[in-house]
Amino acid sequence: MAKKKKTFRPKARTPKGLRDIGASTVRAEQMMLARIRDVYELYGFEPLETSAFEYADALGKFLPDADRPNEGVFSFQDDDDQWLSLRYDLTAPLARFVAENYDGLAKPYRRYQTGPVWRNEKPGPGRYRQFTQFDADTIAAPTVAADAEMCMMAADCLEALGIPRGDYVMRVNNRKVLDGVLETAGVVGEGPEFEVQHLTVMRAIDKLDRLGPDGVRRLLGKGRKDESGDYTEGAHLEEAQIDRIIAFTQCGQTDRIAVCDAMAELVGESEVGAEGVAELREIDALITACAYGPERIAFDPAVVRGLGYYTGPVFEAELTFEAETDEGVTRFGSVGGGGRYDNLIERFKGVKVPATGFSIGVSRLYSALEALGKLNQDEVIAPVVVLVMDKDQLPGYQLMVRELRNEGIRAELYLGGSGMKAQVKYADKRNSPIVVIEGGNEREAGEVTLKDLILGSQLSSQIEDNAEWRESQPAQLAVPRAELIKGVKDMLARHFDMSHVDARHR
RNA sequence: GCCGUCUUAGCUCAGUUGGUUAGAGCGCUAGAUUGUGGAUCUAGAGGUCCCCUGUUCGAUUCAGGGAGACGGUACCA
Repeated sequence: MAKKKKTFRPKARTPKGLRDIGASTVRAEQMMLARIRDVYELYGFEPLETSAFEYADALGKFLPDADRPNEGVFSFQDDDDQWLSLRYDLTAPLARFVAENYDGLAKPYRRYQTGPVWRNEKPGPGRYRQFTQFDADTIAAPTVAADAEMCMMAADCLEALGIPRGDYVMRVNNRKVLDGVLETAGVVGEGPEFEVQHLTVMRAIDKLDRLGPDGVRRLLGKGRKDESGDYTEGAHLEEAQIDRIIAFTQCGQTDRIAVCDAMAELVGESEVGAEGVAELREIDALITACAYGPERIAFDPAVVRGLGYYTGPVFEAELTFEAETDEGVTRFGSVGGGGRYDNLIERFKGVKVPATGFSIGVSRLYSALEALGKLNQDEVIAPVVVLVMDKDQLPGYQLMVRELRNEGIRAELYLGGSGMKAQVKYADKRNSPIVVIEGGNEREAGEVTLKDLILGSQLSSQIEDNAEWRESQPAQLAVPRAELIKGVKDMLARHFDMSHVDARHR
């Protein structure tokens, strides 16, 4: 077949795992970020912004993943051959910043930061290769008071966003307790082999909610084969060890003190274990004093968190309600998490700098709020559109736009090249409340015509005959040119509460 | 990473047992109406039939490889 000669055209498409975000979502998301920021500010945190990419060695790798050591991060080489990487979270850049500016910072240093991060992974539903996090961290704070505060602040954030008490819970655990249990269970050792086993155990526990105790049991033992035939290598523990770990993960309950008691029992003689339990008791005392009950902050031994660098308390913000989405009923699960990382800055400084932090997964939380109906998306009134009836009258039209803008009314001149019908259609599509019409007839009479598109749209459901509909010119009003502003304001006031527009200009 | 399904217009999808010019609905642009949103009628734009290689006189169709999308699983600092 003879093909037509074609000029090459690139395919317009978004890269895998990336997406565009439309106007109403951007607005709603920014409102959400503002509310979170207000809570962080209230707690005394200061804003910080760092760049999107860093020297690769400064970001470091905190995940000893034997299989794929270099995956997950987007990297490229500078013209001096040094490797740069896009940040994959906001904590690693913070560690670099603190190390670089250590002496000048008031310590404890408390900062918050939001922005996109990038991970080079297979995208999935609700999982992208670029996503936004909103972090707060306290650096050089050795006591668990800092951790307790993180948990309370996270709870406050969720409530500030309109999530009712009872629909979320902060689940808290301590890595030290976990280590203690492993110690008494006899899962001990040193070197990379032990690291891998340790990691496997953590990952297994992390899957408890999805696979249940039996699945976790298999992962702790020989291994597990899933329905698609994929086999996951296990940790090869003995039955008695597995029993002890499973018992530990199951000892969660409502009363925080009772959880601590159960943990103390399972930790036995282990020193780190005892230390971990003591820390949890201290956290309990702090949050109890502030009246955060277990329905808001609970102790749960099944919380593990991805591991990388955590050394003490770890926490996870979980949404517990179910919601109808396109895919049916879903639980949103974890929308954020964090914990204590005492040796992250040590990489740079050579001295231990204790720190703790919390990170909110913005997109995930956003979809949850959307499902809850907590986002009022269309608060912004679309612009008034001034139509171009006669091209030689542009300065006059532009002046009308200027006058409207001076009054704080969103307005724009029609900047396209099409006829009147297309212009009204455009305004309609933009959700514009009003179009301003000044053709020859109006000009002669010293008037402008205002067309109320919202009212017109309501009337249009009763249209029978097109010609008649046009002649009747529904929802239109001619006002003297000098009263353009007043006319527009009155018309807007039919549909909107205009107090905030006026207030801005007083 | 592994397993499975899929990929034709902006969207949802037909279709070609391998054959000239690949279709529909919706959407889009414009006209009917100097100058009015819906409906109607008319016209128009828009396609490397995912990419590469092979088989063939001829491939959107068949074969091999690749990419991408979706679902499951693994990973998730």
